[in-house]
Amino acid sequence: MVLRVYDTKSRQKRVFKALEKGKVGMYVCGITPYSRSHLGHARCYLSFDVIHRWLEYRGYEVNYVQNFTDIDDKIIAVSEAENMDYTVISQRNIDEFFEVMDKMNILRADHYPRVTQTIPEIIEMVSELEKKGNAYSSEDGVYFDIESAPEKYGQLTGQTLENVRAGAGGRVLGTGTGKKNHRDFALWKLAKPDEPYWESPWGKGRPGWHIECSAMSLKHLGKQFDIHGGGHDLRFPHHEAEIFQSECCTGVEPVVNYWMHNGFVNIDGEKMSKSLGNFWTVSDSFKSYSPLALRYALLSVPYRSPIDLTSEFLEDAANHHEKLISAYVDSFSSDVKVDIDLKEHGKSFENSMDDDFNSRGAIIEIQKVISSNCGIGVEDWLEKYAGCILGLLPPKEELLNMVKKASQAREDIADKVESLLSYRDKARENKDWDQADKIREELNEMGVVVEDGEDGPRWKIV
RNA sequence: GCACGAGUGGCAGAGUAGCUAUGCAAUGGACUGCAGAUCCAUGGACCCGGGUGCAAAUCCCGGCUCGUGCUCCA
Repeated sequence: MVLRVYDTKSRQKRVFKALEKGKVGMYVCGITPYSRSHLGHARCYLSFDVIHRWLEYRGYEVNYVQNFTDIDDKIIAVSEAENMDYTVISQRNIDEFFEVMDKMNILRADHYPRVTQTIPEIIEMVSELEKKGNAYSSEDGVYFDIESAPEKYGQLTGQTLENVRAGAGGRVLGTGTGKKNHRDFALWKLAKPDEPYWESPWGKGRPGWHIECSAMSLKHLGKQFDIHGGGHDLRFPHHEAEIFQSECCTGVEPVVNYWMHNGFVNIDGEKMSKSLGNFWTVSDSFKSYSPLALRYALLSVPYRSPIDLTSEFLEDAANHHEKLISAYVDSFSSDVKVDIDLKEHGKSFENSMDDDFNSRGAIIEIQKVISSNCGIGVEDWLEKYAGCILGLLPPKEELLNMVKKASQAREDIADKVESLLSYRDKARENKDWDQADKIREELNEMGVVVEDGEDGPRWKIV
């Protein structure tokens, strides 16, 4: 089966074909580090992490670029509110971003360019656009002139020039006073007093919101590249703006071969938002769920569909993840022949992933494999599919350590447990069920679970 | 209002006309004193209304609902 990828622009799954054989250039819009990372960020970078891993599994050499928009209005607002330099704010949130994403086993991209380190390239790009007649400067900045390339409008969202109403909802008023047309967007914003700034041909200022991604993708991936990703909300205006900027600047089109957008995160059926009070940062979520259980939950739904996180859904995922781990541990010491066809399940897993990276279908195959007898071959199978590709397994050494600690803990209380169990056995022989259950309850309180089997009771520590 | 997407069993999710999708959960049974684990089995769906067809979740028309975007947003 061949890899098929859903492309937002053509609105269909297309067979994936790299521009350069065996190589993939992938750019994913990164965060604006003005606050801590939330579950929406986690889903986005997790989705592209799995896409990244799958492309590599399929033999592509992936050049993965993810930016930080480390200067922007909101960062400035936070820095003013906290009376700290904006660089402190953005660095703090970038550090936090890496911390939580690392915990979720999200592999690092190859490059993490920052706006503040790409200013010369941005200025160059804006100048070029101005030179080509796609941009004009006005009293408060430089703007992209939509009228200079109207045919490019609406490529990702189907919006027409007429339909984008001026000041929708009355919220645009008061910004961008120098625009000729309300659809134009800022390439360079002149600094107000006390705002951070860089020198430019148009005066002291900073880049507009969209231009940084065009400049950084051009710098790292060239005039044309394979995949551009981001959250669903970025299609318009952000990604459409990028198409204008990049294609008008370089004259090469299309700038991007496959536009990929991940779906949103809802909480209990509602959009996650600060105003609804159901806003979860990633680190908040870690208080209730382990990073890998959260990863399991988020991968349980294909990346394009919206995901509704309810406590039932998350609990399920946490249980499944726990089962996965214990099946993996069980497989370490197994010497019996496995009772399922691992090859078949591997094939189904791969078919799912080839179908627009359907991690849901892939997880179903994992569930099938872990409900087998976990015989010979399962360990390798899980390491490959659940571990390397979906990133759901902790390192083996860590688990072995845990097993070792657990067996140590078991030894420490073994005598006591065994003697209690022998009392229980006697009680059971006498059919004194009350007494037997009482002892079992006592063991439970010690954290020991007793399970009666054909060859007597077995116990384990939970 | 306009644009884009979506509506399948408790949840997730395949499926572009005929054949049990599947996974988890649920229910029943077996095994257990009970519980757990395990095994076996089972039920249950295609937003609504029309139309075309021998046959429609699947095609056509109309409607409804939801999400997202049009404004900073992953």
